[in-house]
Amino acid sequence: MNYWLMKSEPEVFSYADLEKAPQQTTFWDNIRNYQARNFLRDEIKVGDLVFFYHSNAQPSAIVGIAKVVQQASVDPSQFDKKSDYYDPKATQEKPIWYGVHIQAQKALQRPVSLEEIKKHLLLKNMMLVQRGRLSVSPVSVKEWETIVQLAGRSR
DNA sequence: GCCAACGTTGGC
DNA sequence: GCCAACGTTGGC
Repeated sequence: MNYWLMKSEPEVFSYADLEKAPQQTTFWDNIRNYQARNFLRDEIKVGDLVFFYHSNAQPSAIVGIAKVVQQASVDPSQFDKKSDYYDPKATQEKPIWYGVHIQAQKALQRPVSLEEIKKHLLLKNMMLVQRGRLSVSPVSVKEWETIVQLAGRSR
């Protein structure tokens, strides 16, 4: 079982939106970055846990926990000429882009902000910080536990 | 295969 | 809204 962090702009799709979705589940799609795609397609398994991170937010922060409930499937928006995420290089025989299904588990007792993560000795080397623009990144066990503990404490 | 130009992400 | 960082594209 592995831990991950996934980013979403709350204006587009927030953790609250995930909680309100049918079965509290959504297809995590429209990822168009090869490194993120490789994680989604090859490494993320059912049962893995995910920090749900709000980017472009005030403040940007980890706000909740989700669980992977179905592993990689082909992202249909790559074939849809009307979609913003249409990719002319993708074919039904050779799809390029994938997504996974995630289900809301619980909101953190309080958000853990990027600012706090950058300041924390055990968190400042997170891939989230090092590779700022990657929308899916792995989280170590230590990082996971540290963030869960932080969220359980008032600051 | 190099690398300049261009596009996107996302913090601020 | 700006712009730095960095991934992608395409000419050569």
